[in-house]
Amino acid sequence: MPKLGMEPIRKEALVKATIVEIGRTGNLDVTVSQIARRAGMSSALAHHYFGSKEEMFVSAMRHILTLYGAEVRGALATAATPEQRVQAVLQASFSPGNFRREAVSAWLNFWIMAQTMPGARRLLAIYQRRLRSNLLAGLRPLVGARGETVADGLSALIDGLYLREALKHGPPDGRAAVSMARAYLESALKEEER
Amino acid sequence: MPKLGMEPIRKEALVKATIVEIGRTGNLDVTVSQIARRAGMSSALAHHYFGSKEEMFVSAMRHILTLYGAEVRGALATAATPEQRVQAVLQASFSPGNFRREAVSAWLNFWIMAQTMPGARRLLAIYQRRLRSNLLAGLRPLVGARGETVADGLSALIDGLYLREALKHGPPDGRAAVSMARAYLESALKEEER
DNA sequence: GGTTTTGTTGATTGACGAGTCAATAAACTT
DNA sequence: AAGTTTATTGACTCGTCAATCAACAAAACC
Repeated sequence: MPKLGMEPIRKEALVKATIVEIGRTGNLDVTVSQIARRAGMSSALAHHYFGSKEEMFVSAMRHILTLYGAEVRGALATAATPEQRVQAVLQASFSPGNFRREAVSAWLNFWIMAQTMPGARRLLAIYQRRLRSNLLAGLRPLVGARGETVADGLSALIDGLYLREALKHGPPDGRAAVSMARAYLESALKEEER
Repeated sequence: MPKLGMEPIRKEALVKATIVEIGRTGNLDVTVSQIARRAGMSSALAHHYFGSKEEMFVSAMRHILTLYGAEVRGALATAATPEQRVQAVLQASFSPGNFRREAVSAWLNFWIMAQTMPGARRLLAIYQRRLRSNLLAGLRPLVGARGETVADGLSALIDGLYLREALKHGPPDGRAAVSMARAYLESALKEEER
């Protein structure tokens, strides 16, 4: 009894299943059959909706980035001052959801994919541009033209802190990462006043 | 005509071949046969010297870390002041060799491995401790007890800057990474004088 | 009512791969 | 010279997997 309009439903299920499976194994050694089984369908159907496994991976990462983007926008919505804008980006970046096993594995493997898969590389560039511009919107009122440099440094620090917290033994501490990044920011701000 | 004492020679060849192959594919989808062929021997021999492919991967990463460690020590040898010690670590971390494709792939996949492979996780912990203590040795004379925090931040910034430069489109710019990290350091130092 | 579109899968293809093993051969030991 | 250790590989086992295809079913279209 084939119901029509299944495509978006199936695709979403596959994307979520892909993320779960990558989180389970920690790497991209995930078979289409595993993904399809977890999504409740045959592997042939998975191949029907996504042309290849690679497309599943890229779509999975796009989904992660969509969630992250929504989180950032949500946090930005309540930000009134430039400082609060930057703070909002930091909090969204180090939210508990981003430290779930699935999210961590997705990010680490995303970097691997970005080396060789054009689709993943494009996605990464988009993420980096958005992060930079979100930071810049808050930073420019605070440090003017130096905002560019500070945004680059803060971007890198965010990635580095994330990596460390994610790979640390024991539960990651997003709050510690936020305050570390804030310390960087405040140093940069004081720098402003000569 | 089996010459004796081949073990270290074969192992070294396999380790180097592993690194090259990981750099070539960008990921861990590398077969033992590919590695063995590049190292000029049969896959059976590779299995003979390393029990499993996983051990080859971990040994390959150990080799990368050994090279990096030597580079750091070499740079530290000529450092006379605390500032120079920190600067030495930065320069070694962002040296051109660390941005070769093989090194980049090795690092990215190392992080993947660290999630699930105990051997890799141990290695990563060793690297992080060494980096921290090398930084701390230079930082403590400069900022005293605050050195711990600065070292943690600088460590994360180093990883983050490395990641960005490595995944950037176009040739990585180690010098830019060094000066970005230096800026962080100098901000932190000025912080000291209230 | 027949045709097209959409959903779905079992079966198959055509490969590849990690790890084992038996066998060969040279060197070293006693 | 007989026995042991080290080096080496071809062949094999047992398993996997991405992608395709033919075929079936139901809804929509005309």
